[in-house]
Parts: sequence; C-alpha cells; structure tokens
Amino acid sequence: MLHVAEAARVSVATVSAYINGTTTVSQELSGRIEQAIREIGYKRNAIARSLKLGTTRTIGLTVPHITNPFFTDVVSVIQQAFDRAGYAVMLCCTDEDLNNQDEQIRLLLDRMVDGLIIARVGDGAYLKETVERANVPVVLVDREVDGVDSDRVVLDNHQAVFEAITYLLELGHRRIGYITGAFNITPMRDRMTGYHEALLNAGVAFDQSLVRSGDLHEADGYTAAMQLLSLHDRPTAIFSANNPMVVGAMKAIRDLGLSCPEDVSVICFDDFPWADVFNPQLTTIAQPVQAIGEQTASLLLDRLNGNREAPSRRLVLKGRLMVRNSCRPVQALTSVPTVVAASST
Amino acid sequence: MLHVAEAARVSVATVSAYINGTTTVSQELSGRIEQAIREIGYKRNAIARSLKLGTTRTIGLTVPHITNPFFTDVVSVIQQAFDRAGYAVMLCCTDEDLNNQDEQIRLLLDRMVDGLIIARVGDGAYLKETVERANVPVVLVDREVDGVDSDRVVLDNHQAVFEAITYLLELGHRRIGYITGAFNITPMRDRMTGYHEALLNAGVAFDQSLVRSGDLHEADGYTAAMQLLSLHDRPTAIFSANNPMVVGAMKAIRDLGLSCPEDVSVICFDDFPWADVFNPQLTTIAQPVQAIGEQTASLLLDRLNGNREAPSRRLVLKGRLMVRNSCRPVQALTSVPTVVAASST
DNA sequence: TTGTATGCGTTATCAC
DNA sequence: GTGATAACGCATACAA
Repeated sequence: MLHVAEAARVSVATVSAYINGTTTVSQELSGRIEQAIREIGYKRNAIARSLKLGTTRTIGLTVPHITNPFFTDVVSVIQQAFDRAGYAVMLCCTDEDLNNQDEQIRLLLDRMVDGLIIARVGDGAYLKETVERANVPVVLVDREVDGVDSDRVVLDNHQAVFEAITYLLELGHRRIGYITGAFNITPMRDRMTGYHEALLNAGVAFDQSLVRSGDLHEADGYTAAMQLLSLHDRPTAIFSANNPMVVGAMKAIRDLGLSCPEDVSVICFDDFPWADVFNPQLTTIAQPVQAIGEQTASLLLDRLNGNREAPSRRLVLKGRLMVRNSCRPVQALTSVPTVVAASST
Repeated sequence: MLHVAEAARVSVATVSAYINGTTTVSQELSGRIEQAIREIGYKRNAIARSLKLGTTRTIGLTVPHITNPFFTDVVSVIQQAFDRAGYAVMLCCTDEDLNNQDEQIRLLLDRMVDGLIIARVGDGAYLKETVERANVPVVLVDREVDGVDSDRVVLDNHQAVFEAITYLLELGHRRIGYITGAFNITPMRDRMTGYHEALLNAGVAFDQSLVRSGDLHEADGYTAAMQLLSLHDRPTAIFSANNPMVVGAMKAIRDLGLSCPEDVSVICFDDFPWADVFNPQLTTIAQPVQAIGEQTASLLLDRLNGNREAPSRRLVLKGRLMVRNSCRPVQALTSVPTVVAASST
C-alpha cells in the first residue's frame, strides 16, 4: 500500500480511504490511485487488516471424519454458506481423537478465527472449558457437550431410532443386533435410548448381548457384525449407528456367506447418494444434511453479524426413515442356521 | 503479551524470548512469566505473528467438489498431512465454477497462505496468470494447467482408461458408451485418448454417437446414460469418467427397467469403500488416493521447507483396474431389446 | 540476561 | 478532501 501511495503521490491514508470508500476522494486522486494499484498489482493484505480490525473473516470447522458421508455433506453445505458470506473456513479433522481436537481448536483460536463450528469428539470436560473461555461464538453440530449451553443444531436421535427399530419390530424381528459407537457422545446415547424405548414399547426384552460397541470405523462394524452373527441365537436384523460401520457390517455378512435381506435385515443411520441404486438398497435414517448445514451456518453467521447476547439456541431437526429393501418380514427369512466358524478377513 | 509482561514485571521482549526460546531467560523470570501466562490464560496471537514473520503456517486447498468421493479422500489425506506438519488448511470448493475459483484463490492469497494446492476448474487462462504471479508455491493435483510448469501430481489417465476399455473389449463389447466431462480439464482429455487408443488397438471403429459429455454431476450421468441406452443400436457397456456420473448412470439403467450387468456392463473411474459390498459390485479404476494426497502434500511441504528453486516436479501415478462383477462377456447378455420410450424422472 | 526501539501493513483519529 | 500519526500484537536488532 505504501508503494501505491508513493506511485500515486498521495498518502497511505488516502489510499486506504479510497479502497474502503471510507471518505470520498477526488476524481483526480482516485484516478492516480486506481492506476497505481493496477500497475503494481497491489493486493490488500488481509492479515494486517485482521490485526488492525480484530476480525479475520475466517471460521474454524472441526469434524471427526470428513470421509464419513454425513460429515462430508455437512462440511460441504457449511463451506458453501460461508463462502457466500465472504468467510473462509479452516477445516480440521480430529479423527475421533481427543488430543487432536484440543490441539486443533487451540490452533484455530490462535489464528483468531471469528467463530467456531464443532462436531466434537471424546468426553466434553476440556472442550467445555475451551468453549466457555473462547471469546468467539461457537456452535455445536451433531454432538452436544454436557453442560455447555451454546448454540447447537442436533438431530432428534431418539425419535429417529425409535422409528427405525419399531419398523423392524413390526416386520416381526425380535432379536435386533445393535452396533453403536461409544456413549461419550450424545448421539450414541440418544440413539440407544430410542432402541430401548422401541423394545419396551413392543414388550420385547432388552438383551445386552445384542449390543456391540465400536469406535465408529468400518473395521468396528465388521467386528461387531461378526460377533453378532456368530451368536448361537443370532439376530435376524442389525442396526448400525453410522455409515462406515454399516459398510463393515455388510462385509461381515458377505464374508459369513450370508446375505441381506435374505438372511439378515439391515438398517443404518445416515443416508448416502447411491443407497437406492445398488443392492441391497439399504433402508436408512436420513438426516436432513442440507438443513443441518444451513442452520448451523446461519446460527453462527447471526452471531458474527453482531447478535452476541441473544440466549443460546438449540435446534432439533428430524430424521427420516428411508424404507428400501434391506429389511424383510422375519417369516420370509431363509431358515436360520447356526454359524459354526467365522474365519475370514 | 503486554499484560503478561506487566504481570510478570518484565518486558514484552523477554516474554517473547521466553516463549520462543530465542534466548535463555533466567529461572527467576521464567517462573514469573510462566505463572503470568497461566493466570491470564494468554495465547499467542498468530495473526500478529504472521504479520511480523511473513508466514501464516496456513495453506489453501481448492477442489471442485468435496462430495465427490475422490476429492473427499484426497482432501482428507492432505488435511492430515498438513495437520501433522503444524499447518492449518483453508478449504474452498469451487463447485466446478470458474468465477468461484478465481475469487477463492484471490481470497486465499490475500490471507497470505504460505502455499496453495489446486484441483482446478474450467479453462486455465486466468489461473495460469494467477499461479505465475502468486509468490507462494503452488502444487496442482489431479488436473494440470496448460503452460503452467508448477509442481503437480496427476494420474496416468490415458493408461488407466486404456486398460479399462481393453478389458471391456476383451469381454467382447464393441459398442461402449462413454460418459465424460468437458475436455477443458486435462483428465477428461487424457481419459478420452485412452478410449480412442484402446478402440484403435482392437480395430474397433470409433463412433461419436457413443460419447456423451456432461458437467461431471450425477444428473449429467443420468441424462447421458438415458440417451445412450435409448439409442437404436444401444451400447452393451458404459464407461463413466467419474463417480457422481456413474451413480446417475445406474439410476438411468434402473429407470429404464434394465439391469447391470445382465443388460449392460458398467465400469467407472474412481473407487469407493462399498464398491465390493453392494450389487452390482462395480468394476472401477481406483486411483491411489492415499499416495496422491501424500505426494501432493509432500511436494508443497518441501517447498515450504525452503526448497524453492528446484525445478518443478511432475509426479505421475498409476490407476488400478478393480475387476468386480459389473461387466459380463457380451454373449452372456440378455437379448438386446430396442428401448422404445424413455419417459422417467 | 534483559530492555528499548522499530517495523510488519492496515485502519482510524484527528488535524489541516 | 487530504495527510500525519498512532495503534493492532508480535519479533528482532541492538544496547545496556
């Protein structure tokens, strides 16, 4: 900018005023400045500007895994929204690791992001403190943090799973395997209560041996399904609490020489684009990813636009059961053989 | 930092020296500083630091679509690599729009990113200029830019498609529908030449009516497949140049009451995690996404670590044909009826 | 070992 | 309408 000012034979203050339209500057000087800018190829330094203004027009976004289609979609929508609003977004993936998360949030805060969107990981103790001390607005998405009362948008996980399990029960299933992630994140807890209530509602006893917990990855789903399907009295249906794990579960079904839906019905959380073009066409619980992303962005944008003091808002969206053909009435099942050995990949 | 200095009754210079380990500072003062930092909850302001140092330890990453599994994976790997190296990454999605891309790159450069990774979009004219004027290292991934000789990592697209089409030809297919994106990006051009050469090599005449071009989205694949399969002498196999378009193509096949591989063989570019658990299990060309991401990151990191003058490097990786069960010998096909009308979604 | 002074590129406040 | 100048928070050269 100094160079521009010199080339245009004006002061830096005038250049700044011209660029930002702060004050009206004469035709004369405007022309000289404009020309100097072009000749020099001057670009305003956003870092210096940020330092002075105290705002970076950048937000931080941290999610567990970007390869999980649910987060891919949410990130995509959020990214677009902030792009439109003239904000840049710094993306971090915690890989379900608590230490990564702490580190990344610190990094983001150091860089003076104007706001934070967090799909958290692990237990909430440290995060609670971080969120409360951060002097920037933060909105939580998908996963809440105990005791933290910030803006957030979540799904009605309980209801969604209740519906899904009820659907399975109506098809006559009584032994429904349940593959979940650890209960230290709210969605997993809430989904589990949906399972419980659906069983209770149908008068079906809860069987702890039908519940397997993993770390949300494909491999965990594989292991869990292997164990479930190797049970003496194996389940006739399996529910998976997320997409990566259901892929693992399907592989387990395949490797055991079983098939879906002939031998076992499958239903899972999170929809994906090709769910209805490949077979079995999975019955899923679709989250309104577009709305989730947009609402999340809009909550943060609202704070960024100055609405700092409004009481925190909690948006709860509804999931939708996408019935396809991966579930069958239990009487239609191929007779249920006991799986003897499960030696495979 | 000023507050810390005051609380510890030292100068800001000493605090800075202590934090960065620039000079050794006495036990005495170290203790006071340490305590002051904790009490105040001081965090170093990376923006001010960046302004002074001229480096942000942030890189910019721009891709067409994060929801395309190929880019999802590449972004994920790159993100991890820079995370490990202590860099933040700003993510932009151009949505295959040239204006977005220009704007976003400008935005990134204004923010003084230390480097740029670009999977470009549209024609290369403006981008060429941008890349050449940017005084930060840039590495191109997946798509090259005509006349720009920067670091880049690409796939041997020609070879990969040559193999895939040859595979189809060996199965007896002679009419192979080809769904592509516009030829203003290098991969689409190179893939097309692979198609050409494979046909030539097998002595099969090239038929322009079997080639349909779209904008890389699912809807384009749908339209293209609809047209191809409505041809009087319809193709017995279809190749799709990316993943979103093959999803559309599969939907078209379904909507026409056809099925794969019984009526039409399908093969596509880019692999995805559940390719081998759902049916038909798609035969795909798998890009080494892990390697692509790592090499890309490592090229940029190398520049960032000071190796600025080395001649530009062009890394070419190989694709791998993942043969599954979406392709059949042509004599095994169900008799080929002429599709009369194609009125659907 | 520690402190003083200066500058990184902006914007804002004030004189003129 | 225009131009000095201070300040944003930090790092560094140099003095002490």
